[in-house]
Amino acid sequence: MNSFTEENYLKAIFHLSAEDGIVVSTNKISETINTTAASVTDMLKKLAEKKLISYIKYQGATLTQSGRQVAAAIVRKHRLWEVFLVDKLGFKWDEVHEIAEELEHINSEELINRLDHFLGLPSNDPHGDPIPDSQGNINQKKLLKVSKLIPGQQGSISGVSEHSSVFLQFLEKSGLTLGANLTIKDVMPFDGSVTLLINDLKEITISREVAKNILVMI
Amino acid sequence: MNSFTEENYLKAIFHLSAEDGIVVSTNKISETINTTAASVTDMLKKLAEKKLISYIKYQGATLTQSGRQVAAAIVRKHRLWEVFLVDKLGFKWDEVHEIAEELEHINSEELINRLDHFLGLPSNDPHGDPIPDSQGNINQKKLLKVSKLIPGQQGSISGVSEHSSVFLQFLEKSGLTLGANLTIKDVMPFDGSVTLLINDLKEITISREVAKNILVMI
DNA sequence: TACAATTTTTAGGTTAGTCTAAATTAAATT
DNA sequence: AATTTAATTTAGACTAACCTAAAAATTGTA
Ligand SMILES: [Mn+2]
Ligand SMILES: [Mn+2]
Ligand SMILES: [Mn+2]
Ligand SMILES: [Mn+2]
Repeated sequence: MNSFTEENYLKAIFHLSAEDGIVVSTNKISETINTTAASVTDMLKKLAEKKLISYIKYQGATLTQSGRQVAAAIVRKHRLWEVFLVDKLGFKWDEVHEIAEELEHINSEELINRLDHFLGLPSNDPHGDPIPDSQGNINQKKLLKVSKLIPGQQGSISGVSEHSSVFLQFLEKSGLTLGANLTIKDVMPFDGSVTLLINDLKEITISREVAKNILVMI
Repeated sequence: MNSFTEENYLKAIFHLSAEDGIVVSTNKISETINTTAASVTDMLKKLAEKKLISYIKYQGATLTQSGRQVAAAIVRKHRLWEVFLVDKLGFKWDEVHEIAEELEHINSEELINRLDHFLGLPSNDPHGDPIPDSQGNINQKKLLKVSKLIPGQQGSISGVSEHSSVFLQFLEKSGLTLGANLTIKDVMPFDGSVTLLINDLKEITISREVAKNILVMI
C-alpha cells in the first residue's frame, strides 16, 4: 500500500499533468503540495522506485499506468465524498473540500463502491468535476471558460477551475451556481470584464479573472 | 492537534481502563496496540507531557479529564461511522470495524454532528455499544454476561464483548443478534455450556466461552 | 557561445514512531 | 529476607518525511 503522503504526491502529479500537459516539474509539485523542492526530489525517487511514476533527473515526472490508476482512485474517492457531504449531510459546496482531503485516503474498495451506489452513481461532484469510474476512466465533457465567449453566446455553468471557499461563496451569492444558464451581453475591451444574463433574469458584471474560472457547456 | 498514533494510544487506554479499572499498564497497551513495551513507554511520556494522561514510571497510566474527552470523541466517531456503514451502506455488523478504525480519525466537529443527525441521533452502534454524546458522556446500561445467568432467567441481547468477525458471523448464523430474547434452559455443570431458547422459538447450546461474550439486559 | 539566473539535486540534519537488547525496578516465590 | 521472575524503562538504531544550505545542471540572455 501507499502512504497518505505518497497518495498526495500522486494526486498532485495527476492534477498538474491534466492541466499543464504531461511532464510535471519538481517545483510545480512543491508549490501545490507545500513542501520544498528538495523534499519533492526525495519522493520522486521513491515513487519511481515503486514504478508509480517515470522520472528523469532534472526533467520531471509523469505517472505510469499504475500511478495514474492510483491517483484516479483517490480523486474518485475525493469527489464521491464531496457528493456525500453536500447531498446527504447538507454541507455547502464551499465547505467540503478540506474534509474530502481527509476522507479520500480511507482505504476500502467495498466502501467506496457502496457509497457510489448510495449516492446514485453520480457522474459529477458538487463543483462539476467528473467522477472517475472504478477503473479510473474519466468522462470529461469539453468545457469553455466564460472569458472565451463573445456577446450573444449562451452556455450553462458546468464547472469551476478555482475551488477556494471565497470564490465559491461569491458565485453562490451572485447566483452563478452549477446549471445556471448564461447569456453573454457585453465584454468590456478595457479590462475584459463580462456582463451577462443569468437564467434570462438577472444581469451581472464580473471581472475577467472571475470569468476565467467559470466553465460552461455550450 | 493529536496525531493518529496518539489518538490510538488514548483510545486504547480508554478501553482498557473501562474494562480493567483505572490504572493501565504498559504491557496491556502494547498488547492491544500491537507494539513493543519500549515504544509504549516513549509514547506515555509524550502523552503525559501533553497532559492527556497522568503517568507514573513503573506504575502505569490513567487518562486526565482532557485525555478522556479526546478518547471519547474518537470512540463517538468510530461508533457513529459504524452505524452509517450498517444502516446506510448495508454492511453487515461484522464488516465495519476495520473501516471505522480509519474513519474515526477524520477531523471535523461539523461533519460528525451532521452525521449524527443524518443517522437519527442513534444511542448505540451496531454491536450494542453506547455512543458517547458530543460532550463525551456515555450512557451505559448495566449489562450481564449470559454466562452469569441461571436456568429460567430471561434477557435480551444488548451487546457483545468480543468484536471479531468470526465471532459476530457465528452469532448471526445462530440467530443470536441484537435484540433477540433469550431464555436460559440449562447450564451444564461440566464445562459451563449453556442451552437457551431464542425468541421462544429455537433452542441452541453454546459454549461457556461464547456465553461470556454475549451481554443481555434483564 | 559565454555568463547569469533559475531549477533541481545532493549532503547533512531533525522529528515521530518504531524496534532490539540491556539495564533497572517491582512482584512473586522460596 | 533473599532470590528468582516478570514488567518496565533506557540506550542506541532505523525509516519516512521533512528541512536548509550548498553544489550541479539546465535554461535564458547578452
Ligand atoms: Mn475538492
Ligand atoms: Mn470538487
Ligand atoms: Mn468497532
Ligand atoms: Mn462497534
